[in-house]
Amino acid sequence: MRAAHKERFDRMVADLRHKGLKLTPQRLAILRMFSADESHPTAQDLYARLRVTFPTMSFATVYNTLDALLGAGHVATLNLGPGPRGEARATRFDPNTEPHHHAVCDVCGGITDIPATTRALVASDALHSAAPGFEVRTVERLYRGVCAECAGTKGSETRLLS
Amino acid sequence: MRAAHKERFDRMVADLRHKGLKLTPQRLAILRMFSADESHPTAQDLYARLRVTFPTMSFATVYNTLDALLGAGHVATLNLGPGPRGEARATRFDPNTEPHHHAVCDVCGGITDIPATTRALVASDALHSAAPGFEVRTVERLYRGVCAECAGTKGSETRLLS
DNA sequence: ATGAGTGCAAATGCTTTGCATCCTG
DNA sequence: CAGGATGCAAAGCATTTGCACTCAT
Repeated sequence: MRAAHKERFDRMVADLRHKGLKLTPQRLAILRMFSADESHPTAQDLYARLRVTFPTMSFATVYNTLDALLGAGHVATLNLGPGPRGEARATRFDPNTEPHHHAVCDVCGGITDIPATTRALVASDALHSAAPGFEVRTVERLYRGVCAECAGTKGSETRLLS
Repeated sequence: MRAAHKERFDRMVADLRHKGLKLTPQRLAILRMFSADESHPTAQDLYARLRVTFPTMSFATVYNTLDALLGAGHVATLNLGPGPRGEARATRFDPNTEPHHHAVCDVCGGITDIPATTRALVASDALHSAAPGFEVRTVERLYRGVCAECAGTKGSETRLLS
């Protein structure tokens, strides 16, 4: 699975084309950048970075394209509330559509993907007793804590941690 | 555990007083309404409802009070992205501070609390192998699907479901 | 009395929308 | 060459903030 982002890009392009959506230069630039981005960027993040090499890029186009990808199932969205230090409340976009969960570091704010194992199925079983009749479609899990890098940092601002 | 909301209210009042915060009529009204609310309301929801019996209530006061409760550990927040039908992206507040998860209905948007006590739930939260060194502090789980009521509704708008 | 809390309105930040123009298919 | 896509700016929400005033302690 080397260069997963390259495969992603190709898959997105092929599928959008197949669905009759137009492949404008703007969209290709967005797809190229987004498909390779593991940082769970916000729409504004992408816009800012795209603007560097594509000065006429507009919010509308970024949102519009992300929306198209969303409809086509090539993006997952992630909403974390304001963290410990009020970082960001904007929606984050994730090009990884494999079932997975997220681990958010309370110190640096970094987000790590956690592949979903078969254990998730066990979890949905347990739900039956708690909410009888609820038909589970998806399970999202959010781990909050301290990432390996920040846990290792003994000095500096690690003490932000309550 | 009858009238859990009454206990909650008393606990909140006692604790805020203990922490030296002022118990204004506004705050008491907010606490009274919020502590009994199982619907995971947004700040705006609370504001709108409070306004009926307390016409001078302002956003600032509602947010300010929720913030105080948050700092005192009497509230949990919940951020769902825009659902299937773009309902709401606002932060939701939950007076239930027992460890629990949430089940969101894709049809009616209803949110149900799921106690996190079951052993299966706890067991499935391990992630050591996936993110080595990550120090987990909390785990939030979000189930999406269809609630019992909506699953039973054969006619009407149930077909909204993709 | 005194400073935390309140209320209003203006400001901020993210996202959406209206609409004239452009360009892919 | 037709309709989807773009770009700009203005509009929409949720939330925050500034500041004079009020009231719980």
